[in-house]
Amino acid sequence: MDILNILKEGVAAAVRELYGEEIGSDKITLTTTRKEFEGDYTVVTFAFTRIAKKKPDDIAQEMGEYLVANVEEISAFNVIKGFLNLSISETFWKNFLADIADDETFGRQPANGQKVMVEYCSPNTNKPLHLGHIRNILLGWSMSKIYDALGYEVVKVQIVNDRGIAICKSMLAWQKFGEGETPESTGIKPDHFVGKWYVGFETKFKAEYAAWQLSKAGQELLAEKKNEKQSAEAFWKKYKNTYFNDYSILGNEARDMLLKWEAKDEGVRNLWMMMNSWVYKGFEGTFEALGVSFDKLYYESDTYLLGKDIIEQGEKDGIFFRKEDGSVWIDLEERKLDKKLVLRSDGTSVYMTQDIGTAKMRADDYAPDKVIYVVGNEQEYHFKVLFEILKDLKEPYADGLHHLSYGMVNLPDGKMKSREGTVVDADDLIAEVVKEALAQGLDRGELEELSKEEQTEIATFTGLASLKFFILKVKAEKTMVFDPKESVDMQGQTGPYVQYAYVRIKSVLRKNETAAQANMSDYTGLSAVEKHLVQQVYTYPTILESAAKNYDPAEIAMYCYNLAKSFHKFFYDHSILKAESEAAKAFRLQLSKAVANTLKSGLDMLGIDMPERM
RNA sequence: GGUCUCUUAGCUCAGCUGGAUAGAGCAGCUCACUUCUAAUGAGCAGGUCGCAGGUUCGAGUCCUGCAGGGAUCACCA
Repeated sequence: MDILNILKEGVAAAVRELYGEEIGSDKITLTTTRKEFEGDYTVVTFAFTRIAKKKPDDIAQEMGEYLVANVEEISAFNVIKGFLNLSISETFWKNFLADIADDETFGRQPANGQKVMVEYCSPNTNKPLHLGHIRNILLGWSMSKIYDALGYEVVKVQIVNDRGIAICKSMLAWQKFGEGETPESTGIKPDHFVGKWYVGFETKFKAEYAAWQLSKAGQELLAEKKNEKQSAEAFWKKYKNTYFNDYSILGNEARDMLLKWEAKDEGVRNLWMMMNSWVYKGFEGTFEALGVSFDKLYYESDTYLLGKDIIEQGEKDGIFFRKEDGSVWIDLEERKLDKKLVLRSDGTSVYMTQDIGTAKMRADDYAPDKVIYVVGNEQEYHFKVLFEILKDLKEPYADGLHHLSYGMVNLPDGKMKSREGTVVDADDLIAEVVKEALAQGLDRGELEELSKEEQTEIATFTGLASLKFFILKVKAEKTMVFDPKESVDMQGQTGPYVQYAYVRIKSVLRKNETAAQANMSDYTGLSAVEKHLVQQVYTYPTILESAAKNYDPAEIAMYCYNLAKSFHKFFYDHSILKAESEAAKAFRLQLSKAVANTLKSGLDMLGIDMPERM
């Protein structure tokens, strides 16, 4: 049984025996003991003063005596200012260590028959992935790993936004100005190639718009529509969309292309398929570099018309209402979510319609018990509404839906803006961290005897570790600041710091020549660092569960960092191979193995690989 | 304006169901490599936890109000 439960039961029994009252375990406050005090776990006794009608110190004293006498795992106690600090017996820790030291699956749970679907990444196909996608991808991948470790069957999906005006812009610009060049002919990574033409469209459009502003029609419109407080510049900025829709020649051509696409015009469809295939090829490269994959891709071009039948049925059931103009709405004002459109007056779908349809489609395809949507927090309102609608529709899967909402990634000097060219490109960033890792690795001299390939492999491990850890250590919901300089750091609270602990252990194990282990149970008098280290390893399964429950990989990242930190301290303070006794050596070797397994597993939950040396 | 969210050291972040003197890393200043990998360890310095009330034996944590930042409130996706 779990030590925390043993302790809680012991405390409950103590209260029953000493004060004659039954208490629930929720009334017991149990924490790990602060490191400046003696002990492993601490019971806060203030809560019992009413029951016992005694002072906290006296309660703690009585309770400590009772617990040492009656609970086998508790070896000693001390009382400080009403806090009862309990020491767990060395035997308990050593037994635990003996059980798990060689178990590489420690922390994982057997299959539980439940299925969870994780939707993440979900890019647009008109330009390459950027830093924001990286945060999304890392979170999604990590959640998949965590749920997999807890025994769930995991289905990783993404919805590819492969249609719409944006991709038409890239298509049009390439068609008009591309002169037949291709990713192959230019040597540009294919998704970047398509992105280049998207930017190309915007540039041409901007020029057209600027010229139009100076034209007679433009000046007349300005004089007519601009209000007095507004500057001309501000007016034109705001007017851009209207111009695009009502006046722009390029805009008209792009919209025309979209209409042709919807009418399944063969020429447009072929062009569309070609450009999208380029983008997918490019994305594939980025996914591979990040070490992530998907089980199933849903394409918006297949799903964008879904959901209408559900809306119609819902209207009959009185969940939605129709306005005079024919548009269909849901009223969520009582739930503080306002009224929301679900079908346009011309009978076509909106985003919400499509998401309702897609949710049902995926439920039909996979019947997941749980669905995690990894999507930025700017869509919180959308998902709240979506989930409410699905509940109202009494969809059986509606209760298992969760929006893993994450905050924006900002740069030290502000937001990323594509217009200002401050968007951090995913591929550039990955290349940069690996390059930096290689430079730092070579600088240390540890890799000199290795081949070029091995050096690159290690630099890939450490560089990506640095980047991934930097992003995942921040709680998902928080807006974070991404400093490119810090993201390649390899000292302190970083991925490589954790990897380094593992590498040190591996190095020791390589040098250990004695195959047969002395009996570590003969080792007594564990140091505080040693005990703390076992205790931390012991917590790992709990951390995994908590991270899953809270949808928060950062808990695992911080855990790994703290475990590595304790190990580094232990490593500095104690000699493993030249320990005082064979028993001590055996214990420390087992402890090191347990730490190595746990760190490897923990980083694996974050999608970070472990090098054997670095 | 409505709704949601955030505000902790110079910077980036932890702080679980309320518990002991609020913790890490980076940056700054010291110190420790003839030792199992110094991508490490030890130390110094750095805080009125945005502000004001309230609940409690006890509040960074819960409640209310205020200030400041962000998001969202499209017949866009």
